[in-house]
Order: sequence, then C-alpha cells, then structure tokens
Amino acid sequence: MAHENFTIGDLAKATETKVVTIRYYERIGLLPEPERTAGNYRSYSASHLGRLSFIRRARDLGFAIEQVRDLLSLSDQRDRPCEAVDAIACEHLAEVERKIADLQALRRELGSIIDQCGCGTIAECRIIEALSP
Amino acid sequence: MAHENFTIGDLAKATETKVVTIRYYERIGLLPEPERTAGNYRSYSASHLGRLSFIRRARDLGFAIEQVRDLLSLSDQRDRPCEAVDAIACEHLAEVERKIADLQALRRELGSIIDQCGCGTIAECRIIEALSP
DNA sequence: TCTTGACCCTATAGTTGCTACAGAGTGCAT
DNA sequence: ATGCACTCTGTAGCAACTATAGGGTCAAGA
Repeated sequence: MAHENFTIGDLAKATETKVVTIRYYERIGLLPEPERTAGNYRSYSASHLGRLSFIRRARDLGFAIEQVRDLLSLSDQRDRPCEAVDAIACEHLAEVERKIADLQALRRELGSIIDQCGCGTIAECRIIEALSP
Repeated sequence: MAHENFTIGDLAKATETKVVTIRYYERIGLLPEPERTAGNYRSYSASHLGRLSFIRRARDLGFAIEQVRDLLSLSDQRDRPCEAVDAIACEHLAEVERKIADLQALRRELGSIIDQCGCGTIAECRIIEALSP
C-alpha cells in the first residue's frame, strides 16, 4: 500500500499546483526526477508528494525558490542545529515587514492624491497634477 | 533658452533613471523617440524631461507600465473629464491595499511559526515541521 | 475494433520591468 | 594622439511561472 504511484495530474490535484509548474520545479532541480512508465509518463511516489507539499507551503508563505531549496536541504539534515532554518525564516519575515512598510507609505501618498481630485476635467485634475513635474 | 538639449546621460541624472531604462522606455513606446545628433546620439528636449519625470513619479507610486501609458495619454486630453484618471488611481490603490492585507496575513503566520522554534536540532524544528505535510 | 476525449510528452516563447553584457563608435581634454 | 567617459545596437538574463504548438498515450464507450 505504500507503493501507490501518481501521475503528474494526480499530484497537481493533491497539491493544488499546476502541471506545468510541477514540471518547472523538476527542471530547476527543486523536485527530483520521478520514474517513468512504459509510455514515458512521470510516475510519482508518496515521497514526491511530501516534497511538493513542502514546496507549496513554503511558497505560499512567500519564501523565494532559492530559500525553499535551502530549507529543503536543511530539512534532510535532521541532527544539525536549526539556526540556519531560523535565519532564513527571520530574513524572510524582515523582508515581508519591509514590504508592508513600503506599501503603507505608498497607500498614504496615493490616498492623499486621490482625495484631492474634485473630478472635473483633466486639465484641473489633481492626480495628473501630482504626477506632473 | 527653451532650446537646450540633453544627452541620455543628462536625462538619466536629472530624473534618477538609468540610461538603459530610458532606452527601454523608448523601445516600448512610453517615451517618444528623440532627435539624433550628427554622431547618432539621442538629443532630448525639455518636453522629454517632463514626460520622463511623469513616468518616474508614476512608477515610484507603483503604477504599472500600462497604467502609466494610460495616464500619459489621458494627461494629454486636457478637456476630458478626469474620471478615467480617478479610476486608474483607485484601482491601483485597491491593489495596494490588497497586497498590504495579504502581507499582513503572511507576517502573522510567519511570526507565529518562528515564535515556536526552540532552536534545537532540525529534527525538532517547528519551522520545518510547519512546512512538512 | 475503432474512435473519442482526457490526459501526458517536449520544446520554445511570452510575461513584467528592467539589467547586463559584448563589441563598436563618438567626443572632449590633456 | 591618446586616453577616458560617454554613447550606440543587439542580445540574453533575472523570478517564477504561464502559454502555445505539435505531438503521443490510455481507458472507455459504440
């Protein structure tokens, strides 16, 4: 029972990943190449499913592909200290916080520009004016 | 005096844009093609400077290239109502707000995962665990 | 048995907004 | 006259996929 195999479509459905994306992950070496059937179809095992789930979760949390690659290789070295994992996660968190701050500044500026628009003609539009030199 | 001309490098410095980026904007039709000198150098006028400043400002505010293109063409039609301008700006603001919300959700999740890490070995790392299926 | 339709295969090009070469020409100052 | 900073064109690369073309495979129904 531990030997069930999946087609790429099965794997796609199970992990909510597109088929092309799975092939892409294989091409860039994130997901190991699976066996092939007689008809040259990819044939995945449970370990592929696990690995792809890991990738998806990490990607959903916004980790970059290279970070995911590092996390995957760390997750295989089970008796090493987890500081490296922590470092990647914290770096990513800091990045997210920086992006939030940037976007909040943007929102303020954009909001104040929009608020000034009296919606007359473009000649008197404050939005265009704010963009003009 | 209204007839000073600039090299691409001058324009780059004045607008804090890279030279290659200016050529890129020309290639995609965002910035009109300038005259050329005898030596085939681009020769820009004040109107180019104005237009590039507009582009830079809009890009700094996070508008996509296609939105900038629309804003530019609207800004030339001075006696039309400015609702279209307003629509582009509001659409962009909504997008920014959506991104902020997404990133805040991400930050919460990431933060709570990191908080759980006791920094032992990877085998017991909560971060890896949170990613694993 | 044949055929339909859903699936799978590879390879290549497109997306966004630039950035980075390579290899060549221009222009000004010393 | 020669060095150096600047400019030119064209092409390829980045992230992280997505789309398209042009085929092959497989299970089920008529």
